[in-house]
Amino acid sequence: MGCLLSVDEGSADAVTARLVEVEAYLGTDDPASHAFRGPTPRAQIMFGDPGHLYVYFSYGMHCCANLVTRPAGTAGAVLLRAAVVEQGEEAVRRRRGAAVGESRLLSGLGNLCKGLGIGLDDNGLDVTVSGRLTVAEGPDRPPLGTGPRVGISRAAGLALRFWWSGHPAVSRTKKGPD
DNA sequence: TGAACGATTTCCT
DNA sequence: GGAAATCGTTCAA
Repeated sequence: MGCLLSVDEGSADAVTARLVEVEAYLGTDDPASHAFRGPTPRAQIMFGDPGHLYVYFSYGMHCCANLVTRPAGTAGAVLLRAAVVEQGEEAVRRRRGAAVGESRLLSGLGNLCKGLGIGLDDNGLDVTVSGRLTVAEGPDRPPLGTGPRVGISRAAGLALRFWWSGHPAVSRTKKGPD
């Protein structure tokens, strides 16, 4: 949370964003995780080395980005739910549209991927090696809010969602407490 | 080989 | 507030 995400650094489409909302997915013990059924072809990324990008396609129109967080052999990932643009807003608007509110440019799983240009092609990317996408620690620790995850049907009661308390870019599927 | 579902977003009523 | 859009993955036969 609060980390700086950089895409295509150095190019004309370079974008730097700061994470304001994430969700944790535990793996084989978590019925809501894609890794719950074991290392299927799709989920095997999450069983691999940490620092890799796990991108999946959902509802026929959305790409969603995760970062693998646990050691090889143990599934676990963090779903990137929302971020705020720090640099390269122009490049984001080119993909999202000029009319999108600034706080919503990267607010939401699908929107975040769309705005950053992350697609299935980036699945399995090693964030620690590739220059396409890099992650750096943020300058400070934002105030954290926690609550139940959103949009899932199983294990919805677990408080595995974390957001930047009070930040306008935090997505609000329903009424969003906070 | 076929069918159902999903870690959502957007537009229309 | 509700429904549609749309395709890869997974489960069943």
